[in-house]
Amino acid sequence: MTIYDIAKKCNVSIATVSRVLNGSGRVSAKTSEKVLAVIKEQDYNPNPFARGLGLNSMKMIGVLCADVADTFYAKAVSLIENALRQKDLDVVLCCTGPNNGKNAKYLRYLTKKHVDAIIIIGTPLSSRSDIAELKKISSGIPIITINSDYHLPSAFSIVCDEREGIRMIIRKLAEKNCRSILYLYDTLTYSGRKKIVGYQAGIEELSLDDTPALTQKIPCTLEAAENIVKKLIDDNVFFDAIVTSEDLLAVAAQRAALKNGKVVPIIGCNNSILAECSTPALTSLDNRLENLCTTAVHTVTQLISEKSSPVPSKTVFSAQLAERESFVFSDKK
Amino acid sequence: MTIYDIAKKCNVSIATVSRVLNGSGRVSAKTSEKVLAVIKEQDYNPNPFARGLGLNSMKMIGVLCADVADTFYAKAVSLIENALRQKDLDVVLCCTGPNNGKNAKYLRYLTKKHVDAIIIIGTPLSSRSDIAELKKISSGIPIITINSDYHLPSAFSIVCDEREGIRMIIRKLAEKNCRSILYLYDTLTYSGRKKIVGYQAGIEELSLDDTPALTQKIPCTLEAAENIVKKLIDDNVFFDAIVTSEDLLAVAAQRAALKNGKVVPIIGCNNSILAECSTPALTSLDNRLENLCTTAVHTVTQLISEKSSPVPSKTVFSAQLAERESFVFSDKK
DNA sequence: TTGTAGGCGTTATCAT
DNA sequence: ATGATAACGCCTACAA
Repeated sequence: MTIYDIAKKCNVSIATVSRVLNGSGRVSAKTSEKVLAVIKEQDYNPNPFARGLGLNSMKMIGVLCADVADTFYAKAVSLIENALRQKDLDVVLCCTGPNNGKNAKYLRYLTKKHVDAIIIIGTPLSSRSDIAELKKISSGIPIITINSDYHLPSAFSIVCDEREGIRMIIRKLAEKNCRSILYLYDTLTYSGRKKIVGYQAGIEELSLDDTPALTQKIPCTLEAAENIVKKLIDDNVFFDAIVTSEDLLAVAAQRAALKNGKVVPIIGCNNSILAECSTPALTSLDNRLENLCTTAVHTVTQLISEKSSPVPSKTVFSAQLAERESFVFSDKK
Repeated sequence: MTIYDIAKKCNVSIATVSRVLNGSGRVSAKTSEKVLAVIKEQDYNPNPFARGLGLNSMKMIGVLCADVADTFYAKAVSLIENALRQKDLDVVLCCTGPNNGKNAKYLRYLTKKHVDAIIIIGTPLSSRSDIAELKKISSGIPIITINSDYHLPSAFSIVCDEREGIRMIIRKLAEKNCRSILYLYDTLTYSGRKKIVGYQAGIEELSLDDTPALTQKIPCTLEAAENIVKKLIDDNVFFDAIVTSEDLLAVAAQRAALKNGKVVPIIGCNNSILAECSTPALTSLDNRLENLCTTAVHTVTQLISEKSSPVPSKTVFSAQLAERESFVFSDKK
């Protein structure tokens, strides 16, 4: 079933069918009606490849992230997919796996499919060569990054100010008389760096305990977080609050702390379902994923539409604290 | 940069370039070498739309599910995407949101993009009209379903036998002298029905307590599960174990039970990260998602390759129990 | 308002 | 081994 078949059945030319299909050009109500009827009757769909060939677009957006199985990326992809679909845009999903500095090929998978734009969530790219590839690509199609910043003149960056978010948390903890705040983190991605800088800034400005042992880099697993907290307690390293770069770490830290009879405020990051599922429920830094994603999609639609109003090359949202039980515990002794 | 440009630079015809590009037909080593060199030098990529038009395929697979933000679907999509990419297939992701009986349109979004096959995870479709649409589509392109069964002659179904899984759990609990097993579930999807049937079968075969109050249908939220458990305890409804259709419900049930001083074995379903994050860690029924997904992808690749060996229309895996702390509690009094 | 014809970039079938 | 050329199905000037 092609446009020719429809045209024949309607006794019109393919141009007319194409016009009613795209609402372009004037077509008499009568013919339009008839064509529409036949199209529906025949359940005709224009061939997307042919259309893509002519228009040089199939209205598909590449979405790149490390792994959708991760709750944070999953939420982001979900939000983005929904928003894009409302704009009649499809999502081609591409997961790189761990960032090993050799992820440029995933970028190429997307460009080979001629997507109209690429949204990158987090930091799946980092090596010099990966970023060189990204830069090259960004001259051809719009690149929108969420919570990372590759400093490309041609890319659009949308971030949450997690640095100030963590700093605010440190302040609030200090108000509750916490002075030895343990910080657990896993990676130094863009987001990861911002957070630790926020932590350090908070510690410094309030002259809190800056013992090196209070800053611990560990793998992002329950086991690692449990072990380190237990170890610190065993080693008599004093701390009166815990902040983590990921909810997952906070879950495990809380578990280990409680198991060892240590009741301190614990605060995670990302405000994910994990924070809610932990008992007591975890207070968590909300990085405004909804806002980041809707802004990203809005940016995409602006960039790929001809009559686009200018869009900012960088957008920043403030982080918010989602308070739950684990912070109520700050009435500790 | 088109195939014409490459041909010109090489002083050959586009046919020759096409041949070296696809490894079809004989080309002298010399020309092949030169063409390859120019292709690399020019960073040339064949236009996927043009190729799609000719081949009637762009090697894209549609993946349909209710919501990737859900940990179960997220894991599934992640596994599928990885496996498909290894086969040089791309994923077009499509999330329907809650199953309201009007999700056929999402199926159409995918077919409009001319995907080579559709993998459906769970039960995003259910109404008569949705399934009619699915049936129609299934005559045109391969449909592979994971953990659901639409009984379409032309579709391929891959499921986990959760019925027997739950039944086994009931048996194990009975061995530990549990006789009043509370079952919390949310929806009666294909998977949901199988599970409750397994529960009922177990209760019946062992003549356990079948009080209606021990089977509770609730929304899939932490709050709902907490409330119902608290209410049952307040109402003096006796139970000595809890089984839930989802890990999320088990998390909340465990929280409510412990809060009310009730220590009973609790077992969830899906063996998700939530089960691990709960404290104590939850024993959970593992529905073999890895196997389901790899089988789905294998089925897809078989179906879309011309020289395909026959594939079974239905594949069944057995469920497994992932034992954790919440089952250790079965040494209760 | 409608029709004609050229172009989009491949692949594949013929010749040569 | 290589080249010319016809599809593939659509969009869109340009003509009528």
